[in-house]
Amino acid sequence: MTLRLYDTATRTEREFQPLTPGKASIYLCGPTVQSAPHVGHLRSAVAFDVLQRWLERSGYQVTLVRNVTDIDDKTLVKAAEAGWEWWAWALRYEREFQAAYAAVGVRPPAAEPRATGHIPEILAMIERLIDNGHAYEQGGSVYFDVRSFPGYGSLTRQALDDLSPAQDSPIESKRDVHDFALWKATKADEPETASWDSPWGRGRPGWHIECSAMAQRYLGDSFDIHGGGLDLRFPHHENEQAQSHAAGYGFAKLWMHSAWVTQSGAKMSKSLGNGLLVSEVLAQHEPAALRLALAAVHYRSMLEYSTSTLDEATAQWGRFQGFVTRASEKVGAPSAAEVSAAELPAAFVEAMDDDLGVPRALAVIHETVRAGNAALTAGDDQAAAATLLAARAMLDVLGLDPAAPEWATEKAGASTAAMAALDFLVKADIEARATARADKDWATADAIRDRLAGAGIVIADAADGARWSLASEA
RNA sequence: GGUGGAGUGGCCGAGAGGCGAGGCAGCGGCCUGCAAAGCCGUAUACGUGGGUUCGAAUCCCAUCUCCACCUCCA
Repeated sequence: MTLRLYDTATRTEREFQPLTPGKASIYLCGPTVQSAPHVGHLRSAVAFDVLQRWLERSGYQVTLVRNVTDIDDKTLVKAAEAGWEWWAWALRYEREFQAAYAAVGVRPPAAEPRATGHIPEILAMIERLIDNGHAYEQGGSVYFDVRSFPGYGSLTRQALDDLSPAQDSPIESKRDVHDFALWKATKADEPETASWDSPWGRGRPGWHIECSAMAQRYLGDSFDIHGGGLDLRFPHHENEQAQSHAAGYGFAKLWMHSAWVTQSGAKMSKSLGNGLLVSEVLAQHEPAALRLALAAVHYRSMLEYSTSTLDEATAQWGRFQGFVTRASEKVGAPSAAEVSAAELPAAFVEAMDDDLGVPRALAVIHETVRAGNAALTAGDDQAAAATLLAARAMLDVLGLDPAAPEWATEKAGASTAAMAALDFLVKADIEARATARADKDWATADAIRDRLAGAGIVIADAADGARWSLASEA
């Protein structure tokens, strides 16, 4: 069985056949860094992080490029309102996005190009489009001529005459209302730093051209997969494709779009202002639980986010963590190399190969964990070791191996030294309680447990002695 | 108006013609001094109305409701 992915362009599942055997090139539309990241942004990032991990696990060498749109109308407006330089404003949020991605275990891309860092490439592509007869200059701005390109609308099956007019620039200056800006002439009220020299005078790039130019620069004329949120399909991706095709490039072979996060059925969105900020969520929940919640629903399905979403994910995460911890203590922890080399259960592979069927893959993990717990109870160390290895290998594909370094030290951000000191103190209480229990002095034993619980320390008795842990929730 | 998507048990969510994914919550049990964790068991589920079929949540027709894109949006 080989990997099949749903291609938005053809609306079919297609077998993944890379342009270069053994390699996979992916361009992912990253954030417009004009405000703080919300949960929805992370969903897209996690979905494509899982794609990358699965491709790598399947033997591909993956090059993933995720851009940063660091200049656009809103960035300029918001920065001006706040009295900031637009470039400082953009960088501030770029850092927030990076921190948010890292917090939920999204690995950094191979390249993270900024629009403003690729003005030469953008100008070159615009000139190429003008030379090809697919773009024209008008008053210092350059527009893409949609009527000149028969393939326009093919990605999203739009007929030009049925569309509402594009409104990214004054209609009267364009040949067709659907023409969109490749280059925007600078305006009087815009800062000098927000414009660059061009053959058509000072100006700045339009929204769509940066992706075409940067994809071409880093991934070449053609690449395997272009990804992004579902809402980017039109006009952004349609326009990107039109530009690149009109410029004579093969561009993306396959399009993948992740669905959004909804609340009470409605889309979470920057403009609606109903976005749950990542910073707010992570103040109350473990990052791994957030990642699990975001990954648990198939990437093309809406993810209904409610107050119980993170509670459920936390419970599941606790289950995974608990099993890995107990099993590792009993039979020893496999090395990272062993985990990444371990054979994956066939049902898991089948699910992942079927357009990244994470929900079904998670079901396999749960079944494995249940079998592992049963093996631990039965004292079957061999079975416990096998299930531990399989569970960690599968969780690793999802970026959720509890023993992986990114999740290891997250407990309340405590340092190893502080944890060791705490362990020393708690052990004394555990010993006192063990003595009380041996004397059947339940009142004293319970008092000790209650006192620790009040400090957020959970005691769990087991046949071979009590163990303690911090309560996972704030 | 154009394009696309969705309605599954208390909740979240897979599946896509025939053995009721999985999780969370609940209930019963085992274990435990009590708990926690774990394990076992536990559900007249597939928007509505027709139809096709030996058999439909899955196919066809009709219908209702919701959502999204066509402005910025992951």
